[in-house]
Formats: sequence, C-alpha cells, structure tokens
Amino acid sequence: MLQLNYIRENKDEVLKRLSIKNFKDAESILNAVLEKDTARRNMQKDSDNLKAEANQIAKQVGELMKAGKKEEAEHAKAKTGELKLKEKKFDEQLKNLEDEIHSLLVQVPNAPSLKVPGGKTPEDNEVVFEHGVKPTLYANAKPHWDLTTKYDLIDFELGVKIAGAGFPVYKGKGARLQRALINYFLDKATAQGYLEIQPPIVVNEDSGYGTGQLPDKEGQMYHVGIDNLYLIPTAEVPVTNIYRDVIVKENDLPIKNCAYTPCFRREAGSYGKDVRGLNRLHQFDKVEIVQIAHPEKSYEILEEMREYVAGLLKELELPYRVLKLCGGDMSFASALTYDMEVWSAAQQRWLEVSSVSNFEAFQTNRLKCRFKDANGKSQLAHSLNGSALALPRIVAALLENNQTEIGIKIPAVLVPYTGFDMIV
RNA sequence: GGAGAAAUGGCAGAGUGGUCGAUUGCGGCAGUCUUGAAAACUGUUGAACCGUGAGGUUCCUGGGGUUCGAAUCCCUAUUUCUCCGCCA
Repeated sequence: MLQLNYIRENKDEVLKRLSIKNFKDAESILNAVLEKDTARRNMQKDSDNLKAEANQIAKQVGELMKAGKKEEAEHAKAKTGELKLKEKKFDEQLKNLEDEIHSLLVQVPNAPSLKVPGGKTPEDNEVVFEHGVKPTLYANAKPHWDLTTKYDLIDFELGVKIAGAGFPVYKGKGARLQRALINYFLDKATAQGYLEIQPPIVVNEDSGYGTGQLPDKEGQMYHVGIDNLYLIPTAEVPVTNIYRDVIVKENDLPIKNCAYTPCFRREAGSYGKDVRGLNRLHQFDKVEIVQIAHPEKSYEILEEMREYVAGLLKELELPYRVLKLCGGDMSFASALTYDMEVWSAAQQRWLEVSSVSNFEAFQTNRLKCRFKDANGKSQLAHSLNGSALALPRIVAALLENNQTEIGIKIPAVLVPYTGFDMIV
C-alpha cells in the first residue's frame, strides 16, 4: 500500500510513476483518496473537540461528586447525553471514511521506480546483462523430462499417484541433487551475511495480508480450511512477516535473512509447454533472500542482491541473462524488479529462475515495519527479496545443458555437496 | 480433547472505577567522572492521528457492553501458560 502522506505531498510524481505500470484510473482514484482524506481530517478535528469536551465534563463530575455537590453533578451528567449521541455519529462516519480510503488505496499498485522501462508485455522487458555461452548439444540430446526418466531421477507419474500433477517424486541422485543445491545455496547466502531462518511453511491470515498475498491472490494459495492456515507460496511470506509490527533499530539495517522452504502454488490457469516437466510445479523448493533496508540504501542493495544471484548462476556455469521488467510485466507490489533467466538448451528457451525486487515501503506500510531515524521519528523501512534460487528450473537447465553421450556432468561447485560428479 | 489460570510499554512486572498513558526495575539514549572503558551518579526514553504551534484525540490482546467517567466491572473471540489425556 502506498503511503497516504506521500501521495498527498507528491501527487504528480506518484501519477507519473504509476503511468509506467499502465495503471489507468490512477488520477481519479488518487483524487478521490485525497478528497476523502481532507474530509476525514476535518471530521477528526470536530470529533476530537467533542471528545475533549466530554472528557472535561467527566472530570468535573468527578470533582463535584467528591465535593459533595450532588445536584450540580447531576446537571453536568445530563449534558453528556447529547454529546454521546453526536460522538457515536462522528465515530461511525470517521470509520466509514477510513474504510473507503483504505479500500481505494489497496487498489493502487506500487509506483514503479523512474528507472523502470515502459511497456506492456514480457517482450518489452529490457535485457540488461547476458553471460555465458549457450551450449550446443549432441544430436540425440533430450529435454529434462526425458532425462529424468532415462536416469531415474524424478518420477512425475508417481507424484500424480500420490498427490497429483505438479508434485514430482525425486529419487536417488535426483533427490541428492536437490539436497545438494539447497545446501549450496544456503551456505553461499550465509557466507554473504544472510541469517538463516527456518520458518513455518504455513501462515495465518494476518501474515497473508502483511505481504499482500491476501486478499488478491487467495486462489493461488493452498488453504487449510479447518485451521484457516495457508501453505506458503514462497518463504518471503513467513520471513518478511517476522518484521510485521516491529520497530527495528536503525543501526541494525540492513537486516539480511535467508530461508529454504518448500513452496506451494495452485497455479490455477496454467497450461501447455509452460507446465511440462519441471517448468511449473505445485510444490517446489526455493532458497529465498530477504532484506529490510534503510530507504536511502534500498536501490544500492537491490543491485547487490542481483549481483549475488548472478554470482550463483556463474558458479553453476549456467548461461543466464538479467531482465529489467517493464511496467506492464511487474508485480503489483514491486517498484523495480530484475528477473534472472537461465538458458535451457534442450527446450531452446529462457527459464525464469529468480526474481529480485525492491518493494520500497509498499510492503512495510502494510506490515508496519519501521525504524527510528536520527531525529527519533519512526519511518517505514524498505523491503526487498529475491530467489536465490528456485530449484526446479535450475535442475532442468543443469540436466539439459550438461548432458553428454556418457552422462550428465555436475558443475564443480556442487560436487562436494552431491558426492558425485556425473550422473550415469 | 478435558480442567484451571493469564494477556499491561523493547523486556520484566505493579496497578481492581476519577488525581493512570500508566509505579518500579532492566534495557536504550545523553551527560558527569575517567587517558579510554567499566562501575557509580544525573537526566531522558511507548505508538498512531489532527494541528504551523500551544495543544488535543486515540491506544493497557481483538470486538461488544455497563458508566458522567474503564487498564480496572460484564459479555465475547483469540492467544499463551499449567495440569491431565494422546503422541513424533
């Protein structure tokens, strides 16, 4: 949620930034918000005065009673009846106005950074960096869904039997490769100063609202109805919610957390080649990095996180590219997002493996995650997160790109974790 | 799942109808002392909203109620703890 004060003071800038996201009704919504805000403030002033008066009378009654002036006290009491009625009316109207403002405000996406390119579709994303050489495969090379069968690494059919499509069963070296990647990613993140967190993988409603999955994306999460809990779609949800309703120390910024969790996504509406094999799953593993940052440092930190993720891909010897998402392709909450994609040699396409975003104060406004600045004033911190990394598509690319006639080569950095350097 | 108790500021913990936005301790911050630090001492220290300001309003888990007046009384929801049962 955008900050009301900020909109009030920087309306033109906010409008300009929102136009990058092609958000249509920005002007009319913001005008309505500001109008209602003015009305709300006036009403609060009136209401506060009324309450002050009532408080005065209550105090007087107390004093009169103590002094034994019963009659006068009764007289004063009588006066409050009327005030009370008015008070109730004011409170109701105030609450209505606040609700209206809130429901308008939650419709407004985060205002993109001015660095975000315009555009509407993924084609308009800007390639800012590309690294590595796309491998040329031998004649009989296969896509990963054939390789996983050939080497008995992943059983998709078995997953269907046990749970359903999109819940693969990893076996033998396939399972070991998963564990190796998770450990490798966690070790790297820890070395980079991220504190490892092992959060719950279900969250309550408040947490869902805190990071913005609720109410909009309710249908994308698995819901445990009997206890009203949601399976997390990403570790971002439980980890960021650690800082809900928290005032952190300015000196502690930036706070760096990482977490491995399984992630659960219903992916309603997906179909076709996008869902083949490991391309899109209902359950997958991911190591997430999260930072709570000082507002002045957040963009610097975004670049640092992007570099960090790129470093992982480089070590894994995967050809990758970095996209700066255009306004139309960005998520609702993001102010600037980099997508990292790896080249899948057998599918001949780029696969998104990480998304690194600066949310500025959009999430922290909802979360009420603040810090005290040098003047003792609380202000909202900025939040950022990124995948580092999501496993399935990394596995897909590793298998496809490194296949040879005699087996699949494991990149050197992973060998200490897998215990084997070749899948044969 | 059954029985009981509790929920107060960063933490601990007072407070049972008006003088309570809340005693006190710890922690934090600033200062004195010190070459520096520690200790000691002194001061300061919750949040949100309205207001240029003075100041005002709201908040003692959430919601509702009683009352001129509620942290305090009543109802309700949630959570936590203890005991019992079950159990990785």
